[in-house]
Amino acid sequence: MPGPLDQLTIATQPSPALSATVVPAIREMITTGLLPQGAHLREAELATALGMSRGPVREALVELAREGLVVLRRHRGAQVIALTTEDAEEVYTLRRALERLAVERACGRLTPAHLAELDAVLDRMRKLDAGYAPAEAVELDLAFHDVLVRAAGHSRLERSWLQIRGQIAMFLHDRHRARRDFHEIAHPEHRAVRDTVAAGDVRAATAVIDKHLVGAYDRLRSARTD
Amino acid sequence: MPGPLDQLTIATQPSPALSATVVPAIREMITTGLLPQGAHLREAELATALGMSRGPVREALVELAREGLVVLRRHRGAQVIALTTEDAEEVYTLRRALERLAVERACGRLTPAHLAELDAVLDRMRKLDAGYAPAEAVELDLAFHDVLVRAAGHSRLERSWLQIRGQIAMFLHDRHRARRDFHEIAHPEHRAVRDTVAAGDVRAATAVIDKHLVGAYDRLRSARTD
DNA sequence: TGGAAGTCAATTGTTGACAATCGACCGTCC
DNA sequence: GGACGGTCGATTGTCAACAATTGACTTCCA
Repeated sequence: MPGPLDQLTIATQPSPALSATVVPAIREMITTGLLPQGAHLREAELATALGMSRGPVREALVELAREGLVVLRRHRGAQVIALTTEDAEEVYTLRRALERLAVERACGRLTPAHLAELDAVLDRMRKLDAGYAPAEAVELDLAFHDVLVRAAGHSRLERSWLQIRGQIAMFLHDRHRARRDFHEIAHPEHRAVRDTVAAGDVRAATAVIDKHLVGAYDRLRSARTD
Repeated sequence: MPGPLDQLTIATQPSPALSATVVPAIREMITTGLLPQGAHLREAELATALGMSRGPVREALVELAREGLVVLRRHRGAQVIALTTEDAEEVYTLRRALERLAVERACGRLTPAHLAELDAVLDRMRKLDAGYAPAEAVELDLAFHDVLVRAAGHSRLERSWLQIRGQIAMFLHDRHRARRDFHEIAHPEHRAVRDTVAAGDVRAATAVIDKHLVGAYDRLRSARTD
């Protein structure tokens, strides 16, 4: 039975692990490009900067390595991954496989709450104009697909998604800096996905998400110079 | 240019991290059922048993949590995952998505060395009789699929595969203890996969792997009692 | 006797110090 | 002059002690 104390969930949520508070901070510095690709991350340096010991920092770096944002080499420390065109190919082929499964399952499980979330994101996409900030485009794009993955009700799928999500963010940031057409594409493309999933048509939905991701990969590739 | 010194790669491989040596040991104790599902793993206990401090043990537990073999709860430590029927559904739907991608790519990349590996495993499968040990069945089964994944030449796919591989091993162990028909099924089923992949027929290969995995999931479900 | 608050032991989270390893630099020898 | 070998500083890997949190037990009171 809901009561006024339900509002306290955040306050009562016990102090999260220190490493858990660090991961988002470093992650964003990497995905936004503030920490350039190939940059060397020294444990002691980060620890003093963040006001903690090396232990939690070390755990955070392991987590970021798991997400593919840094590479860890024994006795040589961590450095921000330098993404190549082959990496883009790997990430997007895996992404296609995962999101097809996500959409397939979401078709029968999409709740009104999920639909409302999708529509809220779509609404913000519709309002974008040519002067949009790259960071906002990345955020909206990923937020949409986050909902799809969550709606699939598949914890392992969600974890696999998180394992490439950060890398996708890096690619998208580069893409939006090089090519600014998201305000024209975002709304109609994602709207088509929303509609077919909401209609519960598995066959159509998987076809649409597939087409969307192939297109997204093509746009990403054409924006790359190497 | 290959020379005689190439044989020394193993010898020159520097001492691996302590946690890396611990992970396989605990992993096998879990997948074989030596450590029962739900068992509590205490860091200090493991550390003294393994003759090291809690640091590496802690890292090892994080890795095992990543593989889905233990669950980590803050201030409550690690315990061996208690797999449910819903978990089986999650693992096998994700597995299908991953292996379809693996086979799709393997079709155009299978080297003679990969083929030889597959045939070696198939040969051992053919020689199985009704008295096979469950552990051997699990090993052969996974070894076959390991080659497929490796042949895909996709490092991120490989990592995703390792993320569910241990859980698959747990399910298979249970299945082989409850139902012993692997010696009749293993060789023909996997042989069909090998042949279509070797032929390079993407469409046929994905269909065959799909059928194989659906069948494997059905057999696994029928062997479960809960 | 039942429920709630307080206490305590067990266990994990964090820290700072020490040991091991790596890559770069530098001098030497052929 | 180029390659080999040794030394050194910087950085990570490991350890043991300390702090914080949890869940169970005990105690208290209505």
